[in-house]
Amino acid sequence: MARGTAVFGPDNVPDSLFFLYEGRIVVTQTSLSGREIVLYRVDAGESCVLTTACMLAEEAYNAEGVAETDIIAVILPKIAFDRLAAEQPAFRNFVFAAYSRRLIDLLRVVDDVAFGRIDVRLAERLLVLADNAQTIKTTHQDLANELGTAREVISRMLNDFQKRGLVKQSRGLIELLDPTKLRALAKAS
Amino acid sequence: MARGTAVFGPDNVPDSLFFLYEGRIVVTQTSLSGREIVLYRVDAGESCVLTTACMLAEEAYNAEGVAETDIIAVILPKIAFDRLAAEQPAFRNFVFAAYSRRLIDLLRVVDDVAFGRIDVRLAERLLVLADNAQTIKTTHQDLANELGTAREVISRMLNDFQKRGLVKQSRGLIELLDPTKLRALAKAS
DNA sequence: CACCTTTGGTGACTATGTCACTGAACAGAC
DNA sequence: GTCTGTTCAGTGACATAGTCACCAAAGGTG
Repeated sequence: MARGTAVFGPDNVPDSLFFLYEGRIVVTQTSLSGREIVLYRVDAGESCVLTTACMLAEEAYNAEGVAETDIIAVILPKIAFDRLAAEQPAFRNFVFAAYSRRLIDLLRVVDDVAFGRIDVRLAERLLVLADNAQTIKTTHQDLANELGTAREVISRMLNDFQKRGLVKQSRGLIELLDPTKLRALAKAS
Repeated sequence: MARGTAVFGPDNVPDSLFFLYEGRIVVTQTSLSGREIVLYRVDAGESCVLTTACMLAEEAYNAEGVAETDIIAVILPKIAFDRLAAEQPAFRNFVFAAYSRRLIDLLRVVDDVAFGRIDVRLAERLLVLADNAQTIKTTHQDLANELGTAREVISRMLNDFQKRGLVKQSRGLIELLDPTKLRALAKAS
């Protein structure tokens, strides 16, 4: 699938297990008012169990998975899933581990959103997104969607960071001037 | 186990599956600053997979399960768990469904915390806790812990509700005067 | 009754989110 | 090139929520 494809969503409920062979999927949740938050990312070699969860629970949920890069994935029909789960201990462990991992991811999100400060969370994300590079190509809106907040909040926070000499902004681009201080801020989580 | 027992927690990591036969367990997460939020409840007939998740993921997490009533539970050692998962399709489905359910529960918590309003969430909880009765025996602090907010916030909100004729308060007790209006408020989620 | 603990109330302040704008930067049409 | 529409970012005013530092009232216990 090409980058940007909606892999699954409220209107697109699959009855199969999604095993990601190559690329990355980002799973987000959107509020009625349109605000968005990133729940977690699925990397190559992992499985996206939320589709399975939905399949089993048959409850409405408003999470959506979008291909963040071009992806190659194996779709495992429910029947094959059942047979593998029955016959292959390694497969079972893999699926249980996938579930566990997502649960832990969500615990982290709950903790961040319920108890975390925006400046700390923003600093964390900037460092992760930079991935040791010096600049990040992103918009304020995208960062807001990452953290589940509003664009205005990100704008103000980044201006604050800029005044403090932590970053330098241009349109669609953020330059990390002082990763050390950013790390110190992020660590205070 | 007696009511109030810590079933599992950061310092008490079990290597077994917890199957609840009778009673109820409440699973909460606590922030560094001491604020608390209820993640979900495990009812009789359900399994608490978070222990399993922890067991498999071997990551630190700060969730804690506490017996909300006296409970009777079956503890299934990992070996028995593996054998059942291998041999019993019904057991496998049960475990997968348990995981799915918790994932969905957590999606709801994320949505509430990230995008929901406190008055709406409080109204919802009051109605749930009342369970069609007219009075609730609880403290402001307990309600704050349910919703992951601060006691002061609950105090003010309940005063507001009282002024609007929705509830009547006395120490440790809340009387629902107008469940209909409360439902209308809650529905606006 | 005196004393302590639990529970709830409140003002002042900070942090975050919302609304309603504005302008600047870029892209394509002409 | 200039025009024009779109995307991106900045900002003031205000609303909501959380924090801090208290105080006061209710209830339990000796």
